[in-house]
Amino acid sequence: MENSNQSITIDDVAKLAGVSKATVGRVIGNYGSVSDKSRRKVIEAVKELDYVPNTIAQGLRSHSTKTIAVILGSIKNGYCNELVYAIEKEAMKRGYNVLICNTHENLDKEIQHLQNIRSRQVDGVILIPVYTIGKVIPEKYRHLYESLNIPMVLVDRNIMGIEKDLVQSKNEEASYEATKYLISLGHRNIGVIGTVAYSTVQDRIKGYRRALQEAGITINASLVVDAEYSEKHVGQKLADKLLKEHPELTALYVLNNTLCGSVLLELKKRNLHMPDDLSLITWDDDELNELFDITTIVQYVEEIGRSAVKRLFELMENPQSRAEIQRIDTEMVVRKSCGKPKTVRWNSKA
Amino acid sequence: MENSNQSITIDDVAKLAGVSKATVGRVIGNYGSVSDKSRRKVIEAVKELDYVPNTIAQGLRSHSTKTIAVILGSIKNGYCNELVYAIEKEAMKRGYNVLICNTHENLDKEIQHLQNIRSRQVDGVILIPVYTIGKVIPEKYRHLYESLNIPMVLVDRNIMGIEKDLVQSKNEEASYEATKYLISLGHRNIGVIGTVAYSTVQDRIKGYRRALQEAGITINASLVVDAEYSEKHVGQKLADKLLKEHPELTALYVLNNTLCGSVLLELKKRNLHMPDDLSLITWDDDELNELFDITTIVQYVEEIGRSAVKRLFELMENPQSRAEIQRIDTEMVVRKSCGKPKTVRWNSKA
DNA sequence: TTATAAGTTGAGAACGTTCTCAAAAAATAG
DNA sequence: CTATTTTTTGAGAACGTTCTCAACTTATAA
Repeated sequence: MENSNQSITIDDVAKLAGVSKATVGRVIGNYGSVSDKSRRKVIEAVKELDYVPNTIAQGLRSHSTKTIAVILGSIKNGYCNELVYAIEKEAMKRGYNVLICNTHENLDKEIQHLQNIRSRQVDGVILIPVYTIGKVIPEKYRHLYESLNIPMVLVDRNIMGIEKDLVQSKNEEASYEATKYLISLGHRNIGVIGTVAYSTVQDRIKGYRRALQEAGITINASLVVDAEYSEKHVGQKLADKLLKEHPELTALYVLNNTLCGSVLLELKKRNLHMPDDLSLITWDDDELNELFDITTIVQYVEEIGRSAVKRLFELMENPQSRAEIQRIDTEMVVRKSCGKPKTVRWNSKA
Repeated sequence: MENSNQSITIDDVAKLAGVSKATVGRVIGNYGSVSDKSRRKVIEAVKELDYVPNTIAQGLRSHSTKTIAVILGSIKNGYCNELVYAIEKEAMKRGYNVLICNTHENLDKEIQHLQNIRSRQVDGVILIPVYTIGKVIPEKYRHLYESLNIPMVLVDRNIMGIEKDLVQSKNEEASYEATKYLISLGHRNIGVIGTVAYSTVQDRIKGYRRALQEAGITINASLVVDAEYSEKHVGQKLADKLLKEHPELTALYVLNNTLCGSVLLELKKRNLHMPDDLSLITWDDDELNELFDITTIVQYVEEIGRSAVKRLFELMENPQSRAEIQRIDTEMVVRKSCGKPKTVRWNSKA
């Protein structure tokens, strides 16, 4: 451990050990056969010089950078950072590092990141695509997704019309169960707030509809309102709108976790209490939900992350493997935000 | 845009364009002089083949990987992910990518990451060190920090006894002001909860003490309790302890944001309301604080991130530059969690 | 002893860039 | 026209690895 100068190369080690760099390579790469004497000398020299192999050079030669990239909307999002946490942990275990790329939910940024990742020779990508249901994929982008010769696993959201591996929660099923739970408590008029453009939210709405249908409740499309992703305080605004226009509502079902706090703000303003005045269910668990005793559908984000990495490594081993979709269980944590619907119109001012 | 095969090299482009790879290099690297004719042919060929330069090869040759690493406790932490968000944004602007490394607040992991980063030839590091005040740095680690020939900027926490650049909030000052605010409302007995081991928290305690001293209030050391980082629900436990042992308390000052939710749980349990029963101030803004109307010292995390990146790039340009400390302003957002102290002993059961 | 097999070793090519250097081509001056 | 300067160009070395291949050493068999 003489010196940590980063420009110590395999040649320096070879020289000090009195062997060829091929032999040094064999020792540090642990392949081929090396005599005990040589091995000892090499190990000695490595320690003496504090040699660390240059990953860049290794990458150039071996076509593997030991790096995976995670492309997502924003690391500030709770779901995303839990996911990245899990991914990094899992990747580290396998000796891989994680590059982080925020798209800011902007398609051009996503494309830009993908291009960049290609030139960086990243070994694999985990992507939460910005792609929204309504939009048709521009032809030039479709080409990019399909021609990109990098193993790729989508998480959470799907890109319509493109065959890629995907790991996500059982959105439809969980939503179906949650709605059924509300119905079983006696609710007939359940307002829904969510960012409709995402495939995930679409699935959740499907489950909601299925439960209503099964219970013979007429579906009122105006009870489902769309929250523009980027809008500030959109949850509060939409809660207000729903409660104003639909005094018959007895329950609120919030499909994105990011919206929930903002919705609570509106309930607070109207002095509505759960579960007496209104029942509430939301997605994803966080401290806020715990503090407010909100019944929540929790996603096993850690497991999603782990599965995505696992699948990605399979893909890296066998790039020809057929795309498959993995749906991870969810769990409904029942707290105290749901009760029987109020029979009296509480929302008399509307 | 014929083919996105990733193994298209500069030689392929040169061949198609009918020039040497040196000329191609000149065109894409935008240096030297190239005739208009050659330039046109090269650009044509690049487009035709959908050529992207191999960053790995560039890195090997030019000794710059266009990558910076961020090493921190956990990306799940609110402060950390805001910081990473800002860093990534700023780095992207300059054509750099960000590698993310969680230490799980474990020193060995931190060391491991630093080693790894060295072998990866990362251009610079932003580090929130796990180092805690009390511990003496083991000699072998000290050596590593000092000999690591990579530009490095510390954020938030300092490593005692090691001279490195540092960007952090004005912790002492902000804490002084916040305490003064509580005192001005009439509080004399202010309980403090924080993870004492971090230099950041130490500074905040210093500010708290200074304000008390200045107001001529005797400092009672037992009012400051230490929250072990890793312990679950430690905030609640300590709030309970403080309130039980010190019925004279009229205000609580929470030094880590991560503890606040847990503390609120205890207040809820005891049915204590802010500001009537108890005043509360905490650090860092999030939705929870907004919802509970908690007066908060907010850090300009985005600015901290930006400053850190800026400084890192200065260091990358001029590695000999002397280490300096940058302290970023904070802002106290006054909400409704603080009021005049209750004169009657509310905590009668203790 | 020699023939053969097994184990060990080093020279050097390859990965895909950047960049130096000297030569060739073009432009300008006389 | 030639001489000189300026612009443009390509050959090839270098970056630090991995890995092939042939040669060498040692062990085993006959």
